Amino acid sequence: MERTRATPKPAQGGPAGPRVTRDAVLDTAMRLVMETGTEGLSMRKLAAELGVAVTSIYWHVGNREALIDELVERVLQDMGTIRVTGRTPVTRIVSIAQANRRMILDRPHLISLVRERGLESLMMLPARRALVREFAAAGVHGARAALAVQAVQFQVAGFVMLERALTGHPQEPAQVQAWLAEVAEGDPELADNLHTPGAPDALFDVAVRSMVESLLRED
Amino acid sequence: MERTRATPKPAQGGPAGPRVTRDAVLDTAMRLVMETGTEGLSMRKLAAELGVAVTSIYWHVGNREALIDELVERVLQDMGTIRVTGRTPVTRIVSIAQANRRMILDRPHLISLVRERGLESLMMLPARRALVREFAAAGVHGARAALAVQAVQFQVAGFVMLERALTGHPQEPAQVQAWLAEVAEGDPELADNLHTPGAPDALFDVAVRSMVESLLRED
DNA sequence: CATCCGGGTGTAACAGTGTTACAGAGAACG
DNA sequence: CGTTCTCTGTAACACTGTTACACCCGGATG
Repeated sequence: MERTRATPKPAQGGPAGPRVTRDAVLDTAMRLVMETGTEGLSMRKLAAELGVAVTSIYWHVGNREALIDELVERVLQDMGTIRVTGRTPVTRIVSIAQANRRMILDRPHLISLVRERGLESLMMLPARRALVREFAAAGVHGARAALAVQAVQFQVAGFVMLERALTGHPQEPAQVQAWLAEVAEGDPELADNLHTPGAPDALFDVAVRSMVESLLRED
Repeated sequence: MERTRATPKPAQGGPAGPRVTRDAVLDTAMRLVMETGTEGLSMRKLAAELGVAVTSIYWHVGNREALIDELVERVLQDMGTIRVTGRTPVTRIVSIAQANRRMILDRPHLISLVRERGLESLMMLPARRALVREFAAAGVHGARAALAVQAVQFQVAGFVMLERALTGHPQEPAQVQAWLAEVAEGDPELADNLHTPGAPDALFDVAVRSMVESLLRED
């Protein structure tokens, strides 16, 4: 009756099990995404990989959007809870931000999925909870807490969005390369540090720490 | 001989001009993107809109990737230079960040194009130049300048990436809504300010200002 | 036993995508 | 005249998400 059932018969001794289960579909879909990105995930490839016709996929998961929603939720669950370390409010909050960033950077396919489905708020939720808790523990409530939480998360998002793009990965647009060369004439150290990767980790720490300190100071 | 010529004969009185020019293709492509987003731009729709067969489009612009690259460059040129206002280094730098953010938010189609082609470094270039200039004028050079420029731009990127997603637009995932409801029980003002839009402008100002001040302080 | 029902699968199609091999028109030029 | 070059059209390939429809087959029910 209802589509996208949860594969009711887990082959409990009975002779007639379904040829694929909903979980098998999700597992294979996840593997495809991790190997080839979101663009590499097509319903036909997925079906072929499972040795099954396309319609079976649709029967189990509904459609592509629902499939991707489910994948996002899975990734978010499997990554567990945010680890908060440190004793002072500042270090604890910074550790959340770092964990948030690392968690995303370590799962490039997650970004790919999230972007396609517009689920960024889901992706930021775990760290969001932790931040609310820590700021409350530090005595920050109400509108000021909202501002603080958002400020930190916007910073995390900026890093994960840009730190690979701006930190000179191999094939930058010609205009950018030209500008970097121009900068290098006046201030070679600046050009070098704009271009080379490796900095982001320290940069992130400095940026978030100074911001959190300033957010906690004004009371 | 070479493909993707620049439409050499602008119909200079001569009887036989091409039915479409490269510029006409780009103009129409831009209109389609602004109306329907990147996904609404297909080579066939574009050709139909111009009353021409698909192959003409390919002859003029090469392929879809090249077309989008060209569109990005066009948008970036038409938006002119960054306006820097204010007298103190802090206000001048904050004004650059604001202009950078506004410029992107005012052109949602730009983000769409950039994301599809991975040209974020091109999108951030104009503000990047301005920031380098201002920080230099404020006496910040070398590695510290690189850190400062990147910190500011990462913040801008975070805002433009998340401020619409996190600031409760209509259809948030159920999990997020549930969490907001839960927060509202303990701290309704917090939940309200996490959810409602309108805040971003002030938030952005506070966040960037405090960060820039801290970046300029340590010398 | 026969019948029906419904879970799960397959065939084949529709409409759409980017891209290209190829043929052709028509002007320009030798 | 013949060749060359620019530009366009036809038609196809391989791919995408999605669905209408028929089918098999096991379990429940008559």
